[in-house]
Amino acid sequence: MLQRFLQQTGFITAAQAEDIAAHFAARTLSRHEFLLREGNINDAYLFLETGCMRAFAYDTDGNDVTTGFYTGGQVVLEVASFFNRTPSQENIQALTDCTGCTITYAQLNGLFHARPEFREFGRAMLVRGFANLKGRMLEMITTTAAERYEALLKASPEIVQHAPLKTVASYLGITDTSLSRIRKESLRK
Amino acid sequence: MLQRFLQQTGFITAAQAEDIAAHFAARTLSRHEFLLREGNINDAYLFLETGCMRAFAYDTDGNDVTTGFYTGGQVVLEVASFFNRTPSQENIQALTDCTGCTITYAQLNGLFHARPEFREFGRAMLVRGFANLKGRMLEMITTTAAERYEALLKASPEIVQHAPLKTVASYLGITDTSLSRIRKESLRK
DNA sequence: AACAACGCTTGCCAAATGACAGGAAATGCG
DNA sequence: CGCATTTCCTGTCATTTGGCAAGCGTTGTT
Repeated sequence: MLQRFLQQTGFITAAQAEDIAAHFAARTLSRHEFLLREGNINDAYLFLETGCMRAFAYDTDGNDVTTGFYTGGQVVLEVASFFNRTPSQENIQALTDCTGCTITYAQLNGLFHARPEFREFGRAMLVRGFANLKGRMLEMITTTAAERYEALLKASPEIVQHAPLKTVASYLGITDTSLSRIRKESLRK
Repeated sequence: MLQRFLQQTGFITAAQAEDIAAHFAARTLSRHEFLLREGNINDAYLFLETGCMRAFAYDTDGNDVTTGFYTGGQVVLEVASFFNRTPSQENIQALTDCTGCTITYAQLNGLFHARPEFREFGRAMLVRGFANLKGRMLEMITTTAAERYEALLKASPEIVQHAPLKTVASYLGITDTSLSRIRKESLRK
């Protein structure tokens, strides 16, 4: 699964993918387990195979705010902490039992150095993440909370299924009360 | 100014910066002039020296939505279009007369290839942009419109000064009516 | 089994925001 | 200069959302 993922951008051949994938180590997480805790440096680049996870931060009042959800086939990491080697302001936690494989910063950087095609891949992933975030921002500005909920439900039903309502609500930028009402309304149809 | 910018991450020495800067070409834009139009491929990596600019997209109802503001000392480009060589969904336009210097995708890529330290710099810029966008998203979720306005006013007063109120409002995720009222309230203090 | 913690819903009311429309001031252009 | 356009403010009213609190079922723990 990781090898197919590496090949998707077209920068990496099947043989190269196999070679690169060999540097990853299998990793499992139990439900509620943290991959990264606030204040630590994110040293694990995780390719998630099964299960789902979330990233969250605390606002100034101490409420936790979900900043991202992840499902199988995605890369899970806090970009700034990982690449700048700085303490993370975010936490990353498993919403369900998870499986995947990881590689450390040092190993990844070694591969980037040795293999230009993998470096290209890494850049493409960064650019993709950037574009996704921009899309989410535009969605946040231009659509209603109900529309955002419907979109999330359509794009990642497993998230809505496994994450507590409160968690989903903070991701959508609303309170759990509002999401509960939105859900009720969408049932009426 | 560009040279100082290149040195700020610590990856690039003064001599290297001078060398790299020599590949950029001076560029000016008149007020209202477009650097990039929707549907075109963003081929110009612009380092903005003076003036301010904005990026915007259209929502499904045809309203324009400001997705970003830029001021002197910042790099201006649409990341996904530039790096993926795909048509942009965004427009980038000068809010005031601007000066800066540009480099094309081909040239930039050539430099990335030839100079590992500049490649590192490029990655650091991407990571920084990513982190900024994440911060803005968190701000959008956790703060009120009035607080976001105050923050923008503090961080980039020249933007608020030069951009029409409607443009600033869409950036903040509210209507021009609301921003007008927020402004009125903040004057009362 | 008993209890606490969590997760979700709901009612009530207040605050924030949007939609729409009108009008004044500033700006741009022929 | 004079006209059209843009920009901004404001009033009214509807809608959305939040804050708060109560209730209740589920889950987890001892």
